[in-house]
Amino acid sequence: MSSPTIRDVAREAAVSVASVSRVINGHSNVRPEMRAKVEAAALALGFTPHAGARNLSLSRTGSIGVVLPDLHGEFFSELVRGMDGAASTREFQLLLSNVHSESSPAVAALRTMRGRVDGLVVMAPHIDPELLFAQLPSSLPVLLLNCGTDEHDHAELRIDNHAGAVAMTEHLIATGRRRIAHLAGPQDNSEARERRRGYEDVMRAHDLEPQVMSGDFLEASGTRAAEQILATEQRPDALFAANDGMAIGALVALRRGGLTVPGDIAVTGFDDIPLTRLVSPSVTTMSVDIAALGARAIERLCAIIDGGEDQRVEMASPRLVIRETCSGATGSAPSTTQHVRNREK
Amino acid sequence: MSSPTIRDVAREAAVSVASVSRVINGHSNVRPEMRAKVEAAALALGFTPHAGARNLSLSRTGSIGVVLPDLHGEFFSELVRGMDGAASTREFQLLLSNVHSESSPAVAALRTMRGRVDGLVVMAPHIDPELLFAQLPSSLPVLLLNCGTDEHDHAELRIDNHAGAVAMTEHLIATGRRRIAHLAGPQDNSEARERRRGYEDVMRAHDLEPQVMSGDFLEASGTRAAEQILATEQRPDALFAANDGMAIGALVALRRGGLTVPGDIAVTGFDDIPLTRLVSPSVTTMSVDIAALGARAIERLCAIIDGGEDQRVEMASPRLVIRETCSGATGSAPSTTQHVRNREK
DNA sequence: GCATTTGATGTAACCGGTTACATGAAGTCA
DNA sequence: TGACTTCATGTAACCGGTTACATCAAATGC
Repeated sequence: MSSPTIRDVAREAAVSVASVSRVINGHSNVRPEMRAKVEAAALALGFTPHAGARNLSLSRTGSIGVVLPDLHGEFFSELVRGMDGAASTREFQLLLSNVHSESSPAVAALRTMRGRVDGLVVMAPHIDPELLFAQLPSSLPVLLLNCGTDEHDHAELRIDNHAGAVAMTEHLIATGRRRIAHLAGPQDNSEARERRRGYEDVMRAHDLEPQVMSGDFLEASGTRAAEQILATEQRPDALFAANDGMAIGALVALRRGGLTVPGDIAVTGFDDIPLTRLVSPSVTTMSVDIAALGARAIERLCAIIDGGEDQRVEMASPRLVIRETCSGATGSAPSTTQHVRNREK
Repeated sequence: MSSPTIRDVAREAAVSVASVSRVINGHSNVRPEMRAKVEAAALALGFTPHAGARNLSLSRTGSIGVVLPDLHGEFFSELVRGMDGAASTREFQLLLSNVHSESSPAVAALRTMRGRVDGLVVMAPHIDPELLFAQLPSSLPVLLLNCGTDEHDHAELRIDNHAGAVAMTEHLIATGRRRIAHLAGPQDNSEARERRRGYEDVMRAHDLEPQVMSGDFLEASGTRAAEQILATEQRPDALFAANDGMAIGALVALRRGGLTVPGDIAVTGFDDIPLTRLVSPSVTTMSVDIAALGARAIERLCAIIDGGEDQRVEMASPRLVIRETCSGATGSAPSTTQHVRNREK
């Protein structure tokens, strides 16, 4: 029925549990005949060490908790892929934990992580950091991924959203756009706020008037923004959406409404999701190497777990990827995207 | 330094550890003043129960191991999303474990799962089932997701790949296609083999000659297949790719090569990843509700963990979703996709 | 040949919880 | 008032490993 324990193996081999443990863990100070006896017994009983028990006595679990908001699609899979790669190199496994809402029970669930993981990567741009830290067992190493805190004493890895938005806005201005609108993300999302701030800073620096439209990071809000734009007489000549999903939603709707992109209006996004290169025209965006970001998060967390003190905030700079939705100078390489255009209705 | 234990709390509150345990776990047989005393002490010390220790004594971990091959993109994220939803409803967490290769160390890593998880969902279409079972601790509940075993005594959940491929091939024939090529997945992948077998069975039944091209499930191999097709004089009039990624790769490359889809050639896929409806023309495919599949896997595994014996093989039938890449009769509902067409070069 | 070192093996405590059972105080009933 | 029940609380064993330390036999030094 239940699995044999180390004591069963010891009895079978007529030796002590300590010897069994030594053989199982490959210690050197065991005589060959002892090793053979124990291995035979273990094989005969089909013994597999109980990881939980081992964790308890070693006080090391070999797993890392990954706390993520509700993520979808490629962003999620790339992030996890990067993390998993870095973790398995270091013989760690990932324990996934979605924090759907800001509700207390969800955040309280973080407390159950003590003794279950050796460290935590927390990505929670939608959760109040104070609330978060209050719940975290203080002795647990934590690496924050992209949270919007500025005052904190935790290690942090952040996408430089402000710098990215600055680069994008500067690019649009450099290529002759002036009436640049920004389709912002949710207001309670710190990343969205940073992107908006970058945009506004550049606009003001150039004495241009910021024009912010509100969105929620979903494609549908891009569509709504486009409809709004189509209804305006003094149209913007560029729309910088706070993420690619909204940019694509807007792109499709603007063209359906009869505008040409980038002729009448440039459309740009943020994140560089794979879809940006598959739609037509392909979307200019800020690229973040998501897998590398995830890997780096694990890497730093492991360093902290191993005792290296590391309280720095590290920034990952996104890179401008120029594609077809803005009329700027062509990027280094010609686009490999299919060319299609709106069907006249 | 290290976190306080239940004994520290007991000492602080001047009560026994049993009482602390009862209060922490909300047992009813404690007097209010006891409860208050213990809660005050726990709060004062910042006590968080050690999950590992609790798991050991309860012999229940509250986590489920998810063993996956190298998955990419939407398939992975949808699957995990479905699993996570079902798991968190039942208060389980997911422990991710990628099995990259068939190498023994990778499979041996499964043994470390004993005592770390309460059950395992194993998706390993590329691994010899014999090898797999030999490594699995026998007392651990396991649910196989889409493995190619036919003889087994484990619970299993499988996509009916053969039936799906049959339906797709029949559909292409019914809409007038005759020179139907199949772009197969990796040969060591049992799902890929089933799909190919379904295709071949139908072709033979209709006295048509099967034409199988080899691929590896990645978008790039779709591109390669398209180049091959473009170079042939007697071109196929339909390409049925074994998954959507390859179908999209082929679609883009075929059109770049000057063919019209579905005019010159129909292109169909398998899986119904979200991207299929976003590209233009949208891709006809076999739809598997991936998130629902993941959720169902967890659901069944939990039933097994809870003691319900369940050794059945359950099949999930994919559904034909007709979109724009094949000229068949329009599907039941009109497509909601943007309408675009190839730009004449 | 006897004292001392060396090294394999065994005993038992420990990791941090849970809980069966023992204990003893308070409440019930005759 | 004494016997019996009820119920909160404490003691200690247990989950299944690891490992410090004790033990003892063999090898070494003189």
